[in-house]
Amino acid sequence: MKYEAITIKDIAKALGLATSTVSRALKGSYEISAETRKLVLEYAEKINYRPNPSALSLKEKRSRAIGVVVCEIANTFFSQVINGIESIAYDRGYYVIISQSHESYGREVLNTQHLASRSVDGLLVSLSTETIDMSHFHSLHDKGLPIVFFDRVCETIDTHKVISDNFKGTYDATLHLINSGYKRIAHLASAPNISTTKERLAGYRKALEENRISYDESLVMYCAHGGLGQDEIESALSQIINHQSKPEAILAASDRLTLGAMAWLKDKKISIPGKIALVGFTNSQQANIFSPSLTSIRQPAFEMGQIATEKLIEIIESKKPVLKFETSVLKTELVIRASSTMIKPNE
Amino acid sequence: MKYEAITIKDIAKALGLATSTVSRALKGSYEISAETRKLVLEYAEKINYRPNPSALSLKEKRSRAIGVVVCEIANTFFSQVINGIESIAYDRGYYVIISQSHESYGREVLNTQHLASRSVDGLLVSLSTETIDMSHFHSLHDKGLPIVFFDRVCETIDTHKVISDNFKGTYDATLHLINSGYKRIAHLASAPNISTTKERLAGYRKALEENRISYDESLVMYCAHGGLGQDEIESALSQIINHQSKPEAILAASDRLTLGAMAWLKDKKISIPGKIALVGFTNSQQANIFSPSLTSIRQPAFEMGQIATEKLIEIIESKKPVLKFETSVLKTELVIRASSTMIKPNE
DNA sequence: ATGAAAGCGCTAACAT
DNA sequence: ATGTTAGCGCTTTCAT
Repeated sequence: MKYEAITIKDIAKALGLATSTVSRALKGSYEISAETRKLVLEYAEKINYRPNPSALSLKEKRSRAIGVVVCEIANTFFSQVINGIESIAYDRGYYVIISQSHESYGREVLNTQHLASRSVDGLLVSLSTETIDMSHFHSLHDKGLPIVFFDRVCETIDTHKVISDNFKGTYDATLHLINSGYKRIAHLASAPNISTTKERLAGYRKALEENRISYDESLVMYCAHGGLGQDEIESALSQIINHQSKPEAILAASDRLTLGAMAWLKDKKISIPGKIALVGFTNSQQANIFSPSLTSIRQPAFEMGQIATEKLIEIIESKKPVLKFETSVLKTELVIRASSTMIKPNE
Repeated sequence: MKYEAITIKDIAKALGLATSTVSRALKGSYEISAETRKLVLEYAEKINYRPNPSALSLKEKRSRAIGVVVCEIANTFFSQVINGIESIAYDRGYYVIISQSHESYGREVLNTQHLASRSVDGLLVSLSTETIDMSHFHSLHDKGLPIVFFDRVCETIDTHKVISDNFKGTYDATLHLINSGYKRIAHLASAPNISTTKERLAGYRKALEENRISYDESLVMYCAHGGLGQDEIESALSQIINHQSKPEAILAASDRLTLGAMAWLKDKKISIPGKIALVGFTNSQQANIFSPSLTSIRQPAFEMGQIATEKLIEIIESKKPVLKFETSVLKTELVIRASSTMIKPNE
């Protein structure tokens, strides 16, 4: 079934004009008489004419589309970022094409190639946990495709980046745990290679050391796929629970890890915070209806999406090559709830 | 900053061939000598040639892109549907362009027009709560643009549709409440005009009547925007709580309503199920870590996305006009947990 | 087996 | 003020 649409030619024929006249009238060119313009505009409106975006982007060498490369959208944090992206893109007249890597390097490369084959004016990227080789982004960036990284950023490409203050996020959370009386704190981390993991680990470590608690590497458990499979989280957690030093608290490094950890602990009937306290990154609006309510580190996800998109469009629409890039660091927020307080909550 | 890419012309020039020869070689045409083909293929691979999708879709009058129109992606149900859509689309070589209406009719119309201006081969749609006039879909459908509806479907357009067995979903849940000893059951419903609301209301009503509980219209509270704003949910809930008949249980009609209701009840310290029981639609994986764990009606969201996409591609790729359409009805699943059992759970 | 040329819808010189 | 033409990248007749 083919869907035939109205072209500028149809209007020209119907009105006895040249296509160029119609084109000019449609864009409100000065050199067109008021009556012709009115005629064209009204007729176009009447038959509901829409320009063909493929023809447009073929001609103008731009598509007014932005590609988004993320690991997953079924994740509170990322879906909020995407809402932020959309809000700006929409206002500026750009489409948003979302692709998910599902934490697979191969899929990320494929998606990126797909998007980059000129169907997209720029890319908004948060790396997959599997990604170590960044050459697919390097080559595109070198060719001049605008790219802005957010959240899990690529350290070796000089471009705009937007991240949370991951260091301060875990620093604050760890400090809070220490001040609440927890000394042996395990860290449930994502893949060791991604930027957020490193920054969050550093904040955790700093808070420990500042409080004369020695950093114990064996208390840091990595999830190579960011906990995409629950099995990864389970294995990390059971190691924490059975650790010789009997950890008193867990600091989880991402939305998925935090919720996964909570689910597993509940399932195993390990009381929180009675047996072990839990604090973690999450943007879930349900953190306060969990049992127990969950102490969480919130990221300004929506704002992150907005800023990243503004920066990207800035590069796309810049007449001259952009050479000065910056990394925006957004504040995280620690919301203290029952999962990290010594006193057993009343429900 | 402009991003210049490799074209078929570059290959032709480099190899001293005509563009048509290169084009044919690239598609593995029979009339091209094996050596020329090999030459072209290898060179294309070497310089990482990708065809320009705009040129392709201008020529072939198709874009290999599918548009998705939903109210929101930051919603477990819809993000799971989108994952299902993506999984099929990707395999079949289609892009997916997602647009969100945020429950606004105007935004839905705009998004639809945007997508439909031939940048898309077909549309996958779940209506916004505000949508009553469906003419934007009617006109596109009449012009031959393939559309498949899912979840919140348009009753007046004859095309493929994919829905959950909403009637049975609420019927089962209501029956469960009745069998658990709850008689006065309120219904927190979405906008009265959307298909799911009607089907879910009917299931609820049927279960009541079959058990000789008279249907009381004043126990049904509608949220005109599906609870997009928490205020809508709050006002509906406070009416339920203060209802003269003292309702014993609430049946919530969607993911957003269910989680919103739970959050509000917890906030107001209204004990669940002590003071009032709660059962609702949700695909949240956290339903069992809520306090109390939440009895929920789960929809096969991923599968819904898959089926809708298969059906859409079937229409898109069909040589002759598709005239026979069907509505796929998928089974829901009732997961009984603590929020609807008389016995107060032990945590 | 390969090349030349037309055309998809649109815009922008370049006429007139 | 309006028309004519070329060209964006690609496929596909129609020559050769």
